[in-house]
Amino acid sequence: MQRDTRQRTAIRRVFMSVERPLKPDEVLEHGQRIVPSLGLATVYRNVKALAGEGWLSEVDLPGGGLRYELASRPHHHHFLCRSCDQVFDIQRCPDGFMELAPEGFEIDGHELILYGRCAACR
Amino acid sequence: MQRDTRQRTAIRRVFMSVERPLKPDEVLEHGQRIVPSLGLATVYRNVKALAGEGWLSEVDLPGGGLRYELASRPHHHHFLCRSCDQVFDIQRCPDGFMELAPEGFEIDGHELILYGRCAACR
DNA sequence: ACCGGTATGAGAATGCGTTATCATGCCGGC
DNA sequence: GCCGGCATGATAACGCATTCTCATACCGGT
Repeated sequence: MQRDTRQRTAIRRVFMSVERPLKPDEVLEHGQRIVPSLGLATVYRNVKALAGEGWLSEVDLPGGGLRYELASRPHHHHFLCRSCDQVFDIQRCPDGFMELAPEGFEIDGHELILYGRCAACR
Repeated sequence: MQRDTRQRTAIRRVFMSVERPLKPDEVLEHGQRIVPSLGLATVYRNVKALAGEGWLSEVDLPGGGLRYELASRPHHHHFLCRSCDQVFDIQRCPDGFMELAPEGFEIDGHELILYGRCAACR
């Protein structure tokens, strides 16, 4: 069964305070401000467990490496800053993707990624 | 200077005959039907060179690993089959992405990926 | 507060895509 | 057809993200 450790609590707190998808090393960095001894293996273990129980969802974007975000967020897409490699949320979603599929293809999901430079990097 | 080897010619032929982005191992597989002795290192070298001289363009999609396609193709997007992991082109592109960006963000590109099952896998 | 057992953390180990090595092959100018 | 030199190919090596190992820490039921 799941224990309520300082580390797991810290990791949850990180995701609740940061409103964008995070890579494990970003989670580590933020989490160590709460629990300095936090280790990378623990981040991987908990992030995976939290995703397994549906509290986090995986975000798979170009560039390699899964990111994670709160599963409770409504449907949205992402902006990837080419400069700092951070990902930000985009609220609106231009719908109507189903009609774009080639003949005979079955669509069950979509991902829209905008590239550029975030406000801080400009 | 670039030499015109059987291998390089075969790799070019592969991309001209297949109308979708290919990963290096897919290029190898198709290329070996033309030049059986073709090696993976040669595929990597040539694909990288062809991209460098603008003949191929890199396609970076979720799931890791760069794919390559003819650079001459007009603007389009991609469909990723969850079953066979192959990528197919989508011709139409619903425009108007610029307005989706958060305040102060600068957009210089976008990628739209549809997920599902291709006609062959259904 | 005690204790059994799960979670943690540091580093080793793994997996996978990509690149480097280097002896050999073959392109292409002569 | 000859030869110099770049390209090739089999394999080792690499980089990186992720997972494993195992001694230790600490959660939580008692």
